[in-house]
Parts: sequence; C-alpha cells; structure tokens
Amino acid sequence: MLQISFIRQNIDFVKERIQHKNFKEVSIVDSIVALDEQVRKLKVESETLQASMNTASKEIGMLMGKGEKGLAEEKKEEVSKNKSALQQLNEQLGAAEKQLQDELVKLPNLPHSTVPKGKTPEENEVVRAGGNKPVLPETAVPHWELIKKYDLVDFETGAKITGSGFPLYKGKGAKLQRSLIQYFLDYNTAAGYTEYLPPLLVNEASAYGTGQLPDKEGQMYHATADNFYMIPTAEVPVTNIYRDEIVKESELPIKMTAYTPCFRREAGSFGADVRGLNRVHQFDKVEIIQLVHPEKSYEVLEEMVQHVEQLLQNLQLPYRLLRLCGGDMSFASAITYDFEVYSAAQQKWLEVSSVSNFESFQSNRLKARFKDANGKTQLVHTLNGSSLALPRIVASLLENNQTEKGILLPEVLHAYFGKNSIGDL
RNA sequence: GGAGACGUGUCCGAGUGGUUGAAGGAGCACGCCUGGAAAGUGUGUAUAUGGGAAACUGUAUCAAGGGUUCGAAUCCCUUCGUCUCCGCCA
Repeated sequence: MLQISFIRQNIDFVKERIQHKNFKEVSIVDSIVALDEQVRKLKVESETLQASMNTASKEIGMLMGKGEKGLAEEKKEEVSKNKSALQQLNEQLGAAEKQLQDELVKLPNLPHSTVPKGKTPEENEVVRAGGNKPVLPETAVPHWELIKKYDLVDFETGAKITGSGFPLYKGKGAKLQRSLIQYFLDYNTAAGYTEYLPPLLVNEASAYGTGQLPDKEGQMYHATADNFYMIPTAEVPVTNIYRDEIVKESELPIKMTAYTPCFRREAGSFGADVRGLNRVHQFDKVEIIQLVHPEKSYEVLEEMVQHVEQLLQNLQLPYRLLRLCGGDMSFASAITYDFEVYSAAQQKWLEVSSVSNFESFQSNRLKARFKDANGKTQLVHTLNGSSLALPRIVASLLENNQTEKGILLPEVLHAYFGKNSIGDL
C-alpha cells in the first residue's frame, strides 16, 4: 500500500507510474485524493466537537467534586445534546475512511525507474545468462518420464490422496527434496540469514499484511472453519514477524531464510504448463527475506540477486536473469528480477526464483518500522527472493543431467544426498 | 473440547467510574558528582494521526472490537491470547 501522504504530494507522478505497470484505472488516484481530503475535513470537525465534550466532562467531574450538583446536571444536558451530532459525524467519517482504504489497497506499487516498459512476459528484459545448455542424446526424455523410470514421484497416488498437483515424493525423489532444502538453507545461513521454520497457516491479518489479501484471495487455500489461510510462500509468515514492530536502526538489515511447503490453488492453469513438476499445488521452497534501511534497498537487491545467481552456478544449471517489465511484475513489487533455468529435454525456460524490492509498499501495510538516528520512525524496505523453488530445479536437474544409466548430481549435493547420482552409475 | 484465573507503557507493578497518558520501581538517554567507573543525584523517557513555519496543540490508544455513561484502564458483551485443572493426543 502506498503512503497517502506520498500520493497527496505526487499525484501526477503516481498516475504516470502506475500506467507503466499497465494499471488502467488511473482515476482511482483522483478519488483517493478527494476521499483523503474529505476524511481529513471530517476528522477535524469530529475532533473539535470531541474536544469540547471532553472539556465539559472534566468540568462536570470538578463540579461533582465540589458538590455542586445542580450545575453539573446542567452541563450534562448540554453535552448530551452534542452526542447525536458527534455520532453522525463519526459515521460519515468511518464510511469515508473505509472507502479511502478500499481504494488505496487497489493501487499497485510504483515501478522503479529502471523497470522496462511492457505488458507481457515476452517484453521482459534478459539481463544476462550463465551456465551451459547441455547437449543431450537423442534418447533424452522430459523429467516426468525420468521420474517414472527412477520412481521418484508418484503423481497418481498423490492425486488419489488429495488431488492432481499434489506430488507424492518417494525414495530417492524424497531424499533429493530433503537434500536440496538442506543445501539451500545451509547456503543461506552461511551468508548471514537467520533460519526460521514458521507456521504454514496464517490468519487474515498476516495475509493482509503482505498483500495476499484482498488481492489474491482466490490463489490461497482457505481453512474456513478457523479462517486461516495456507501460505502460498514463506514470505507471508516470515515477513509478518515484523508486523506492527519498531526496530532499532542498528538491527537493520534483518536477514531471514525459511524453508516451507507452499500451497497455491493455481486456478485456471492447464496443459503443458502443468505437466510433471512444472506447476503444482504444493511445492517446497526456500525463501530469503530482508528488512533494510530505505537507502540500502537497491544495494541489497543486487546482493540478493548475486546470492541466488551463485546458487544456480553451484548447481551447474544453465540460467538466465530477467528484469521483469512493468506489466509482468507483481502488484506489490517496485522491481522484480526472475531467474529461469533451462530444462533441456522440454527445451523450456522455467522460473525458479523471483527477487523483488517492495520498498515501503509492504511495510506500510505491515507497519514494520525502525527508529532512525533522529528518533523518527520510518518504514523499512522489504525484499524477498526464492533461493530456491524446488520442483523446477528438480525438473531441470533431472533433464539436463540424464545419461543412459542414470542422473548425475552436481557436486554440492553429493554429501547431502549421500551419493553422486540417481540410478546405476 | 469443558471449568476457572488473567491480559496496564521497554520491563516489573499500582490503579473497580471523574483534571489517569496512566502512581511507584527498574531499564534507557542526557547532565551533575568522579582521575575513571560504580554508587549517589537531577532531568527526560510511548505510538498513531490532525492543525501549526515553529513553540505548541487537538484526537485516539491500558490485548482487540463493540456497548453503557456527561465521563471508562475501571461496568457489560464478543473475539483473540496466556496460565491452572480436567478431557484428548504426537
């Protein structure tokens, strides 16, 4: 959520930037400004009235203390008269505030000046690429075939237990998940991130805090009996650690990492996109999250991008780094970099990480703040990135490293996996 | 899930309708004292938001939300959380 004071002072700029994000309802900005003005006007009226009533009440208290009952009774009646007027004012004020809030949450974050123009994924900018695409033998097959061959994931039984898109990992497949998770966490903690293992269900306030609500309600599984939401990413519970908190400037940057399963309804997905591990309803992901000083957030963004990039290099996967165009970026993001790995048998680029700077958009909703050197409270900037999402990493590892006899694993995984390959190598 | 107790500022803790944003203490900050420190001592010490150039000032906040009242930390209702006992359970 953008700060109302900022919008108020930069109306034209806000209008210009949201269009860059392919946001059409520019008129919302005008209605926000109008509502804000109305709210403030009503507030002054209401508070002035309230103040006079408060003063009168105190006077009544003093009169009672002196035993001057008659005078006190007179005052009481006087104040009573104002009550309905105040109530009316407050109703108007409440309605206006709600309207303002409703409009405010519809407004996306403003894209950073370096975000490329564009509306579709095709217009994303390739920043750089790394690793080498493998040359596969004629007999190479996509990962869902390899999964069958080595009995790594049982999709059918997963569908029986729950539904399609809920993979049942098995044997070496399960162990590979565990190895990757542990490797990623170790890699992140070595870089100074503190490991968390958060709740996987969150309440409404948390879902709202990171912007999943009201925006992406349909994307989350909702446990209605208790009104909890299953997390679509660790970002939600972990970022909410600092909801309504004020930290000392010296505590920044706060670096956190967490492994969690992620649950996504992915309503409307179909076809080749959902084949095998390409898109599933439950998947494992290790996330990195930082809360930083506003002046440092772009520096930290670069640092996080490099951190993820190194991880992909360690896994020896061919990858490319994209700077997302305005239209393809998420609602809350000011700038987003995506990492994609090349899955050689499918001959497809698969998104495995998304690194974003939210600036103060999330922290404004969360009220995650710090006290600066002058003792003023300021919003922190929040950033997060996947390091990494597992299924597509697994897909790419399997496809790119397949041989006649088995699948070779990158060296960094050998110790975790307890073996250097899957199969009879 | 049932029964009971409770939820006050950074922390401890007083406060059952009237100048209480909240006694007292601790902590913290700054000053005095000291060769330096400790002790002692003085002052200050919430957040949000409106108005104001500023000094300053209005409003709200004693878990959250609602209600009663001229007036609520104090009374009532709902929700959430903590603790104790019982039940269930890994």
